[in-house]
Amino acid sequence: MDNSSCSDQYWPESESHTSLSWALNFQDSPFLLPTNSCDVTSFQSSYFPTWSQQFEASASRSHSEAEKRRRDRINAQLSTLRKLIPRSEKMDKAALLRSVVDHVKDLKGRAKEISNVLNTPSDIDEVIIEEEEDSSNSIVVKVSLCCDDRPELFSELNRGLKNLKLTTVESNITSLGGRIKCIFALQSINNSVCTIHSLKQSLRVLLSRIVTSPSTSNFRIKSKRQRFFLPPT
Amino acid sequence: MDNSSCSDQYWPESESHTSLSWALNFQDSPFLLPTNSCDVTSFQSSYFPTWSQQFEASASRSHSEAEKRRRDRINAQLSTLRKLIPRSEKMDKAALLRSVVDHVKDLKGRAKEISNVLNTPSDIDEVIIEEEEDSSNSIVVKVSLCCDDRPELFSELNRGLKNLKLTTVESNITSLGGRIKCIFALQSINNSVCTIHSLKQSLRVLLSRIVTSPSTSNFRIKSKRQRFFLPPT
DNA sequence: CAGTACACGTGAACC
DNA sequence: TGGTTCACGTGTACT
Repeated sequence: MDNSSCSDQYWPESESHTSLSWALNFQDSPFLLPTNSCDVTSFQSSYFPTWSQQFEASASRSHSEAEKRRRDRINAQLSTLRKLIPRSEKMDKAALLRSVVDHVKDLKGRAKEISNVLNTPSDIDEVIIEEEEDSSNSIVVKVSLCCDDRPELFSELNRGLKNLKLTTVESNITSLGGRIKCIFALQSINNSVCTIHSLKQSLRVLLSRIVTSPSTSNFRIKSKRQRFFLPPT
Repeated sequence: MDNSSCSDQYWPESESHTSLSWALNFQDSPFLLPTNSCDVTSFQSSYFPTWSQQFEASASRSHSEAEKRRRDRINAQLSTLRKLIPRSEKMDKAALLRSVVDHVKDLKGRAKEISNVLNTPSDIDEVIIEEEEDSSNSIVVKVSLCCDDRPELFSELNRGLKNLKLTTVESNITSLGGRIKCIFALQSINNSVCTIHSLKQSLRVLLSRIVTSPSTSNFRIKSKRQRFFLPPT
């Protein structure tokens, strides 16, 4: 379902677990242990070669190694979090995570504060064709769209609006975090051929295509950041 | 140094570790174990009462209990993080933390994008008295201050400016996340008594006092969110 | 019965 | 010397 959970870029070599360290570790084990002390370096090869071979192939070894990899994966993320959170160098794991929680809450709150005031793009693709006004015999349509940002978006938009014989009399464009929100007031150049209804329909087709079409450039690939704004669940 | 790291509000009762569960756990231990099976519920009291009492008072018990508390503290923070990050219900710990890293990076990036465009308040207290312009015989001073937001700030500011015989001809105020940034253009009402130099000095005293003085209301106590914007290290 | 993920108790290190 | 944190290998459950 979500195999990205295993694709962490950080994979440290677990070079610390030599056969020696394993042998040392198993000295604590209550079984198979000779009571007389012996040279640890030659312990495995000279005293218990068969046991060593058995252990090399045992499930216990792979189990503990897998567990070490798991721990390393978690700790790697924790240390990158530590770099992101200021003044967290000396915190223990619980305090660090608590600080991360505070940070995320704070940042989310700020983003919400801003989006309450500004026309910040949300994570939901959106096309709104809101109202039409008559100003001195010409048709004016107010339009709002929100989608992923991409370099060729405006050329597509301009080409489409040109085809519909529309000119923009007012625009408010906000691009943020790879998302873009555009609000336009569009005026029909010659209000001869098309009715308001057909104009709005054509506009809806155009804008829906622009909003849903993927980028033809490699722009989106470069921006792999996860979106923050989400539909209220 | 940082005893807040131990003051997590989440303290689950470790009710799972009864004496029974401990006895059960020690059945796996290779020592002290009778080969014949016995009633587990009466195992502790009838067979090994002295060992049980020893164990109750041993350092090993408090050690493992402390370790359990530590694990619980970490896992509590992880589960609150899970609530903050969407679509993270089925992720394992490493994937969750990776998602948190992405989120924090994304949110920080957004905040930076916004602060590049807007006059967002930073985390550094700041008083700037920038330049003075002459417009038709009166003195105009441009002023910028950034500090913690609090309800009584503007009344203090207005009172101080009134005392200096200054009126605001232009203002740009941005409040975000408990911080506030104000940019004023101030005009001297009667440019008779004071020179530009003494006016600027009086202004600096006034604004520095306002920036550094703590809130007299309980406003700051309620807003305990950690600041996000920080001085570049 | 592979592989994976989590909780557990323990040894070691640091105050 | 207890208290606390971390890494470790293991038991266990799920797939």
